[in-house]
Amino acid sequence: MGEQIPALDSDFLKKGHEVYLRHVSVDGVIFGFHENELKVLLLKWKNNGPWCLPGGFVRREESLQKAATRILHERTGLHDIFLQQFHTFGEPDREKKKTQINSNMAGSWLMERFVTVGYYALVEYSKVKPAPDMLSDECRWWDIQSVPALVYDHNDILNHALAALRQSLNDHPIGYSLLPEKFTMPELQRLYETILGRPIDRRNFQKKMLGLDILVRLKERKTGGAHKAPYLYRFDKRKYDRALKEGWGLGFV
Amino acid sequence: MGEQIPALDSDFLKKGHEVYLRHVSVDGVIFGFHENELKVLLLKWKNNGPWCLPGGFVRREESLQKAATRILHERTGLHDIFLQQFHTFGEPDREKKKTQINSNMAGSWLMERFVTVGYYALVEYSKVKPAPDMLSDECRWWDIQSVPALVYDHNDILNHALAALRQSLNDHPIGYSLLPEKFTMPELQRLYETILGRPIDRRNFQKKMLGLDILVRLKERKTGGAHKAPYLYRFDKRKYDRALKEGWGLGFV
DNA sequence: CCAAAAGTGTTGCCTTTACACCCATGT
DNA sequence: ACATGGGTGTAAAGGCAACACTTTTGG
Repeated sequence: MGEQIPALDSDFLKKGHEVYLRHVSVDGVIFGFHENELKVLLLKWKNNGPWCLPGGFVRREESLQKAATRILHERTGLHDIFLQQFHTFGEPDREKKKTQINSNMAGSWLMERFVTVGYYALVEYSKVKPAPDMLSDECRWWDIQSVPALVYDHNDILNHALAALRQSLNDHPIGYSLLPEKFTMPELQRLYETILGRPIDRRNFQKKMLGLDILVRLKERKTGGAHKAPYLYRFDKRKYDRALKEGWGLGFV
Repeated sequence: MGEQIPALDSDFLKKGHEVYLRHVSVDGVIFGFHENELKVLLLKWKNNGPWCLPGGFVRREESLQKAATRILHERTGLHDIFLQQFHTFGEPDREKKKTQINSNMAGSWLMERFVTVGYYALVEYSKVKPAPDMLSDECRWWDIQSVPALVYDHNDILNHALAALRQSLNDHPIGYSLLPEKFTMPELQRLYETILGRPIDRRNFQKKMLGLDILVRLKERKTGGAHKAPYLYRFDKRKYDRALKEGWGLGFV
């Protein structure tokens, strides 16, 4: 399935800079939504190292966007990921505690300073197959509320991504990327409430969402749950794309 | 006054990468406001080359923000510039028409691919002393409406900056950086109209601005002009800073 | 039959928009 | 005096927030 993940071998350490740009990296904040909680995908470095954001380097003939897409594909197995660049982090001491995993790394391009371009991604939780990279031996979802201390400035990057996500709630109907094809109105509402971190009135929310005229109510209802069965909805791709161009004023925030 | 501008000499071409990060540059879109027109500061490359945005490189121990500040200081003479990072441009072919100014450049780090971090700045037009850099022999303001074709993707960068500026009109009262200390309400309105590219109702604008409670009306009036003399205003720094923290809802756009 | 969740509609407030009148100044 | 631009207030409209009642379902 596409790319081969390079191994952290001597060749990569000594000649990586012939393949990748020096001093430039890409980090991704991958958001998912599951069981009414906003999740983020993290990696754990080998040898019981710290947790970190998935990231990687930019090939010499590759765009930043392509690099981010490639890296996130490698971690999630997904194509067609909704990606948004949000900030570039370039403090000279952002990696001050940079550690050598092995002796080969001394003097390597990898030990030099990196400026990292942050992208956030919105993915459908259930479709992701988390996969560690060459530097890590674990890859899994974390609840946004209980993210551990991350390496370098990665907590900072995560917080910036979250702020950018909140900001973009006004311009983009986030649900399209984060929810499964069919979903209920309460599920969509939980998503918004989770991202915004505050409750929203049930009835006003429904009115506003339906008012956008991008949702289709299906005949079916969600079965199995207790209490009254909610309707299922899906996005109307035609109307959704049209509205994307014209912008929409969903004045949350 | 501070930095010495390096000359485009053999030493810079051959050893610049020991001082600066490879593949990373910073470009600035410097906005000013004069005679009811939004202006942008551009440089013209030597030997009758194309116009471009002011930019430069990042020292190995310098943050992106510091680099942008340094570069913009060199072009404008200003300290304490309001700077905002807005996007990072990393298409591999963004500099496809890269030209060698002289034969020393062959194989130089300068001829390699650069990812550039875009910052926009808001400055007070009258305080700027435009100064060319080592690659250019002219530096002057251009009306935003009549910007010429720029080198590489610099028109693209400028357009992104303008979009980011419009966006931030809602969160930040731009006037503080772009206008002189004392200004009239019509002047402030022209600024908003120019950035938004559309007219605003005179009375509603005044109501909204005064409603923010960050302006102080002075006893003086603007003299010299024809017709009724408008009041002069200045920002109330105390209230301005307080409002900055809390955010304000000036629902333009 | 009761608790808990979902579906729907109405009201009032507040923000935004539209618009009219008077005042000051240079020609 | 008149044309042009500046200062102020008011009324209508539209969007948003607050809120109550009914329906469905499992226990």
